[in-house]
Amino acid sequence: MSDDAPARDFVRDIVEADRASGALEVVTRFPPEPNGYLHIGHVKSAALNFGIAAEYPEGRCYLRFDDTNPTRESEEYVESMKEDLRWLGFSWEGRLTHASDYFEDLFELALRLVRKGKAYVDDQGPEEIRASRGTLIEPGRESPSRQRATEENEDLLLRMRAGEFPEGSMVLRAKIDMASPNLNLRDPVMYRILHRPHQNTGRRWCIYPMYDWAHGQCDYFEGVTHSLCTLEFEDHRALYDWFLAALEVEPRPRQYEFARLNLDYTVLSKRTLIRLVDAGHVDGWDDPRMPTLRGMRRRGYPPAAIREFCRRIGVTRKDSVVEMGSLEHCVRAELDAAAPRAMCVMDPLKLVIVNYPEDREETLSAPNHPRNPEFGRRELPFSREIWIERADFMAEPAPGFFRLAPGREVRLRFAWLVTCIDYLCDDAGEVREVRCTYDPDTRGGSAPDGRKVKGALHWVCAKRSAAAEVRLFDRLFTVADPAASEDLISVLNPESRRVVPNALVEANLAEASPGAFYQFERQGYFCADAVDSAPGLPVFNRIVTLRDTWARRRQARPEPARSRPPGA
RNA sequence: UGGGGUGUAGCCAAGUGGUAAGGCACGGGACUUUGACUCCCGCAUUCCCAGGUUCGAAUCCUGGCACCCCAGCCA
Repeated sequence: MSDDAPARDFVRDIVEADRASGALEVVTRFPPEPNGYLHIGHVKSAALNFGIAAEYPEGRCYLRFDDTNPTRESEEYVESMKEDLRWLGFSWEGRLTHASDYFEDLFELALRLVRKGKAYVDDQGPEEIRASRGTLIEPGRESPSRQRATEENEDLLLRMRAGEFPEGSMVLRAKIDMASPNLNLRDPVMYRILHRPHQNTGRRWCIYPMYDWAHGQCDYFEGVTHSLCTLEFEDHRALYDWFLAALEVEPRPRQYEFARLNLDYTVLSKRTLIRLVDAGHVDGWDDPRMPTLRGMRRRGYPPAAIREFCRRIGVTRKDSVVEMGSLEHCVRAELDAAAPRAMCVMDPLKLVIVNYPEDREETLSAPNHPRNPEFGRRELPFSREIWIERADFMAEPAPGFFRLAPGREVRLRFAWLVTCIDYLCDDAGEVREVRCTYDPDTRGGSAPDGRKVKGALHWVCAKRSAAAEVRLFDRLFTVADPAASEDLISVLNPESRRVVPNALVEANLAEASPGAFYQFERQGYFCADAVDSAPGLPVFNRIVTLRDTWARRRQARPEPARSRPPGA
């Protein structure tokens, strides 16, 4: 699929314009904070940053871990992020950095600001600083420390670094404007004291730079030309520029903001995702229902589909919520081309072919892909008794139902045409068995007389099939905007995972290797779970359903014989 | 109520003074050994609203309205 049309958006237009006016380099960076797992929202940013760099021969994109807060970050997250990004197909070659790689340079720059009288050590406590910051509509008050002599500021800063002071006792602040309507400019904190080990620098530091102080300067160190971030940093741009100007460094990187990704029926805030994991509402960060890369990978989403999705949604400055259906479309498109076909019966109903000899067994041949012969063919065992999907038979067919029913002829895919002559029920009235005759002239599934049958059923041989567990995933929440809900938990979809413990698959699928994916005909795309699937005992995750106009039609009607959860 | 942003179809999104691209979704049809895929057709007389400028406005001007972000020693 990966479409021909190159992405175009306002950021790329800016880059183009800069090139047109003589800029030689295009340097970007993807700067995640290693304090959690990457989710699809991050991919939008990664795709933008890595994508733009890849569009120019001399373009570069750094993978830079924004690790300025040792209280929240860990090596584990660094590793998981690298792995997830590699899986997605992004590469950074030698350009893997950390904000912490620049701590020493950053400190030099801070000293420079202090000497210029543009930064000072404030010994007010956190509460005092907060109280004197003012509000949205009232200016702040200047700290008494603001008048401190340059030499004393320098001395204090050195001693902060040396570890002479306890956490919270003082900070380094930029001297800007306590009355600015932009709160970010009211003497923002540059360094705080944290006697904590850092995932990258160990115990070398006990003062750590704040994001605003570190980020722009790191961009400068790396020669970043276009520093792309999300909309909530818009107000920070003035500060970003102020630091660079105060430092008088050149050339200066420029910050541009774009809207972050939102997806309906899920949440993309790290805080909320953590809550779901910690409270056990999902099995972990790699739960197939999670919008994390690990979740999507385990679910079976192809990385190319995720990239294509990011290309399609575009990049703008408008807050937006993209429909899950858009992502699913990309997943289906990718899988339709890439997935070999197979048959799986989830809710088995026995079908007996009365005119087929009891002791006969034979093998039928089926293509593994309807359009692509390169997928080869496979053999399907067949015998007098087979399993079909319970939903494919109706004793009293509803209007529009063209599958099996008394007197109806349908095709058993790649096998024969069969006609229902009878069915048996148990005491509860539940259909237990369907009896058919088959037409021996229709081997392979087509009639020599050219007669058409509308229905085609998937099936497995009763004698030779394999058991499998199938997990049917659906959207995590029942409402489009769960984050807006007063009680997130109450709005979780209780049917976001339904387990079918005793599904039946073609015998050859018993050994499906973890991660292998298939289209189960007429049902959806599935992949052998990488964790729970074992040889001889496969577990299949439903990646996404097939489009199903029949189900949609039934759902639209008031007579919901088998009701499905929203979005099923 | 200070500052910064954003309003084009159900959801994304082009468009930058010359008469509303495209995708998803949806509806209809064709094809079909998957009710899939593919293909065709349809889907905004109107661009948040109201005035104004202009031969001509989604685009320019004025005034409103709605929504988002900002008061961490988080990023």
